[in-house]
Amino acid sequence: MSQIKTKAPITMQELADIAGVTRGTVSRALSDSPRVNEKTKARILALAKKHKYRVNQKARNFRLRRSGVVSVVFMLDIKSEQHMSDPFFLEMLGGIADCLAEHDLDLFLAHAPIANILELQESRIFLNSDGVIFVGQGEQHSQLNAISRAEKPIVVWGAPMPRQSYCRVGGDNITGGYLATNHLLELGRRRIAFFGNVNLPEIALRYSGYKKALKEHGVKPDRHLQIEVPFEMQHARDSIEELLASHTSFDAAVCSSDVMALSAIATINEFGLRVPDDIAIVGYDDIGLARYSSPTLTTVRQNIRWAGRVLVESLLSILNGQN
Amino acid sequence: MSQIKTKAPITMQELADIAGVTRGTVSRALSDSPRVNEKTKARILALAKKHKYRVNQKARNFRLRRSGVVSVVFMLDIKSEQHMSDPFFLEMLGGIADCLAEHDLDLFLAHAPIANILELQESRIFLNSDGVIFVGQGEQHSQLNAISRAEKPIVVWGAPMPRQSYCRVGGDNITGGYLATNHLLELGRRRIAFFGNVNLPEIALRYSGYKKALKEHGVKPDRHLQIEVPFEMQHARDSIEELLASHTSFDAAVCSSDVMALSAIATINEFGLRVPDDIAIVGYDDIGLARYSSPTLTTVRQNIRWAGRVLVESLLSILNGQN
DNA sequence: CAGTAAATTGCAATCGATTGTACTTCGTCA
DNA sequence: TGACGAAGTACAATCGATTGCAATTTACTG
Repeated sequence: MSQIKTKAPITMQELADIAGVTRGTVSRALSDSPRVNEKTKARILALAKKHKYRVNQKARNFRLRRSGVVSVVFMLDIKSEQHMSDPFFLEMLGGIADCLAEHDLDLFLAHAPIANILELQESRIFLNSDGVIFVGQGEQHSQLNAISRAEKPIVVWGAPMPRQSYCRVGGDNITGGYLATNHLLELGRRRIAFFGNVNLPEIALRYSGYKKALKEHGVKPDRHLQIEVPFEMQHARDSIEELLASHTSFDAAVCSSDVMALSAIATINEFGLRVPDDIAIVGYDDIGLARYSSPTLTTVRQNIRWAGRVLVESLLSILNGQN
Repeated sequence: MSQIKTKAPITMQELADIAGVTRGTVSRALSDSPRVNEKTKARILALAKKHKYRVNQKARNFRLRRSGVVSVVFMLDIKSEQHMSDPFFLEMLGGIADCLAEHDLDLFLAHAPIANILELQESRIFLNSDGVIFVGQGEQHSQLNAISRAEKPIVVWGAPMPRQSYCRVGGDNITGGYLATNHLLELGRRRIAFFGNVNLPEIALRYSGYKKALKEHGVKPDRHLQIEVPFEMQHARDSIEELLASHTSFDAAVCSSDVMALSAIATINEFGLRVPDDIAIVGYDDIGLARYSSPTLTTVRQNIRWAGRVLVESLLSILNGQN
């Protein structure tokens, strides 16, 4: 068997030997310290490139007493059948992962649904990482507050909440809900449903934007048109099918996600009604998938990948601030 | 602000001091070495529990010159619009992640589509991990062979191939395709379509199982009934819609995945035909979602989570063998 | 009871980096 | 010319564990 040689990566000591200096000097040269002569610095950098030297991050992190890992927790709402396969989460994850990689950080993903996030503090999610990103608040705002008082930095994607002591990043959900509803109102719709669980902070804000738009057009919000449609495709279809079968009359719907909107469109079509002729639908997030659907889904744009990057940058600024 | 104290985790040296022994003895006691007296061993274990000692895996891995990380690469077929959001991949990932966690290993996920896996050897996917799990072979069988000759252990989920030098784990795709087709034949169907890209090794095997079943029933396989339907839901629907519009006559279809099957059912319904009355559908994988659909999807069961565990265990046995 | 083997435990090197401190050159100025 | 400060390097401790080898204690054997 032609065993390809284990190209054992070159170590800093070896590079130092080649350059005829000590580890310390190489280390300083690579981190561009002013304490090392410009000429030797250039020489070392050239040798490093030539020998394809790459610093051993594991050893580095060990010395610096950090893990080089950032944990990500998706606050999936179990009641709403929210699942990680939702493109919203995957795009967010993609943005986070890209940005972390650029900073030479690793990503640790919580992959079990979390009933009470306080328990995380004893788990690898917290113990093994330098910081934690929560995507969504679920219904655990107060727990997030508690956790943020501990030593480990966290950032949260979600809605602003009263007495919030954690670092938050999020879109403008009120305006989002308002815009979506307004769009439908301008199409002449008046019986506009709202699909989503308003116990979730972000959804609640969109709902208030929805009500605001309705009121501005002199339409009284109808409680029966606020339906707790789950996020997951199949469950969403079931829920909407039930709604249609109940003969509740409505001519439009604001959805809490694009997957939900696509489910609505499919279900309505199957039911023999036309979209948007009979019922107009607006989604939320603008996932890539939305652009492929026919006809193209109308949706409220959130740049999710970019949001992921912002989350990472926010966390890093906290981490560096603590240094 | 009530700053909760940074409960700096106790170190092995500190535990040793408490126990009145040295680090070495503690280390041996915790790894159940026969070289330490049973009584002291018990005492140390008790103290460890009492003080909630947890070994610093980062330091441990550093000393043992390994990373404690296993990389996972999903070989998404771009032409087939295969995407990580497919429940097949997510369930597989779940199984892998669970099993790795039980072994105190971290998971590193390749999240960009990989055109040529040989390039991975220069990336963190390889450099930063103790081993790599490939889910699927794509069309890169020979590259996998090449990679397997290098030093880093890999295992691959997929089909057996000629001159295969890498460790492979996989289901029995020939039998799977055979069973699915046979089921449809026994329902009396004769014009049975096959949906999927037969350039993918696993799909090719199922296709041969499909042909075998047909021949046994005296049905001649029709090339026009082998359709390269993409994996992704929306693209699959487009593809199947096109097929239906072309008035190609068929009364059943064997699908390459459950998502594909669910897409087929939805599209057929929208087209005004009935499932299974007009066209019967069989899926593949038995993802959780399949059980929720109505009527329940007929599918070929692959225990995906379990498969993920097998992949991990296989990789670990290679890793341990190399020691 | 001396002597040796076995059972335990301590000692110290090691993994690959970072960084504070000490030391060696210089150049400069009085 | 001798002293002094700055610049540039070398030295060595350190992060938290593992493990071969040395040292000590205990147990047996003749």
